[in-house]
Amino acid sequence: VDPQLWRACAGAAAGGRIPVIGSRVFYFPRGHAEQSSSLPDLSAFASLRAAVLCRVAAVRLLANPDTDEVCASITLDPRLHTPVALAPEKLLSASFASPLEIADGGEQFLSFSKILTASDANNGGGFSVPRFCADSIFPPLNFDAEPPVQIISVRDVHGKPWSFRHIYRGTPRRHLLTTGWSKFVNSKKLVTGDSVVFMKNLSGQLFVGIRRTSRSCGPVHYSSSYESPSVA
Amino acid sequence: VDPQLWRACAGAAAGGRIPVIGSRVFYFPRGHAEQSSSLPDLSAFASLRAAVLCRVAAVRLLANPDTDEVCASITLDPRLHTPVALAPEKLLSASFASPLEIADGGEQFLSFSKILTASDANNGGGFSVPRFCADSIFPPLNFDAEPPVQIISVRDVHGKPWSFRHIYRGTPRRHLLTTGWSKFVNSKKLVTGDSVVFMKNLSGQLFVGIRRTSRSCGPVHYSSSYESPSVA
DNA sequence: TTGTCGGCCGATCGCCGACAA
DNA sequence: TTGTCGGCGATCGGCCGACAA
Repeated sequence: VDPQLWRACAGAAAGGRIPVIGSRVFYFPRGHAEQSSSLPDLSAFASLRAAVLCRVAAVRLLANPDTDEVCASITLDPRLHTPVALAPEKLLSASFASPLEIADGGEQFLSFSKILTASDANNGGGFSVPRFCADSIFPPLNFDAEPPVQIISVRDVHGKPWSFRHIYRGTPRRHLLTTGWSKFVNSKKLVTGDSVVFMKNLSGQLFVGIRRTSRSCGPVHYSSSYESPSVA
Repeated sequence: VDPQLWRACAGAAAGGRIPVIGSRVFYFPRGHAEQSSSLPDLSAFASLRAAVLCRVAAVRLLANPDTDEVCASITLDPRLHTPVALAPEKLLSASFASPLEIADGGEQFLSFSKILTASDANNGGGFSVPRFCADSIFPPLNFDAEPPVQIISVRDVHGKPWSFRHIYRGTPRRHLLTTGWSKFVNSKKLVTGDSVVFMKNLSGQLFVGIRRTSRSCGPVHYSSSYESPSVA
């Protein structure tokens, strides 16, 4: 995934930071077990200390293909004083949920995020593009045309392309995304209160990311008994 | 999940059988590692034999809430000669994909499965009910009415209720499921070639299950690089 | 007996300017 | 500047019998 888009989705303003490879961090087995929904069986490691000083061996930025939820896989090596050669069976792997921020050099880029209003998320409508976003992120419209309109091509965190019809119309005039927008909303299952992030890199390529409101997006659970019957 | 419906979904005619609790089976660590997509790290168990004789400690029938894929979680205890008290950290857990068949006593029930035709899976239409299914599984219609029609209530493997309009019409007459059917097809993401299973237990309660064609339904994968861009 | 098709009708989608906050 | 609304036209979903395999 694109690191910049990943950061924009994770929330650039958030306090947490992704550790740099080679840095030293503490791993808390008990905390990991408590947060993990697929309860790792740590009983065999009962002798473990509460905190284990580890070296960050690898960092992978990931995105869930269904929910676009971003997370980071951070591989920890508990053998602080050994050389760099890593034996996989000695590594512990942990996943942390967003928001987190990657600490890399970072090329310059522009991003703009907006919390979806009812009209934005509503199936009947398009997306009201705030003036700043249209002016600074999207390619300029030809205002000689009537109405000014263009097709915007973007890619999401998986590299999947999306296209939106960007039009400047109405009285008073305003920027709107129409054709293609509802398909995006439905596909991503966006609701009022979720955020959408538009990004432009130095090459002018456009990207789109999403950030969801608190809805849980945990791993798949298997049902072993009858569950709350919702009427079909 | 209902054991009978689970069996019907897994394929009652398949050769495999779910072992009974207490029976003894061989566990093949290498085969497990090969089939598992989330590669278990067995390097710490390098000293294990190729096959380990185990006692079946527990069997759980499960169904994926997203895909309705059925599988069985079989807990194995490698300590054949110890008493029944089980220490969790000594157990190995394995999942097997369908088709499998549960070997329980089994109350009598009737089931009927049909491979979906293009017309069945097509959004535009309903479901052509084969004569045998309508006669032997569904409640009898009132053939004095014109047309004979009723609402069928069923539950899926999760216990979730669905309802279908069952009508006997057309020239020549045939049984069809109309209202409610396409919602079921879309929700379950059924396609031509998938199978649907209708079941009736002795109480007359109806159940519905599905069995998918070869499409992979493995666990969720996280994308770490740009993937095949399909046009939005 | 049942799979597919075209017809047809109603519901929904989605684009629009009008307003007002 | 931008969120929401009512309008409306086009598209699609979905029920139907006809027909043939």
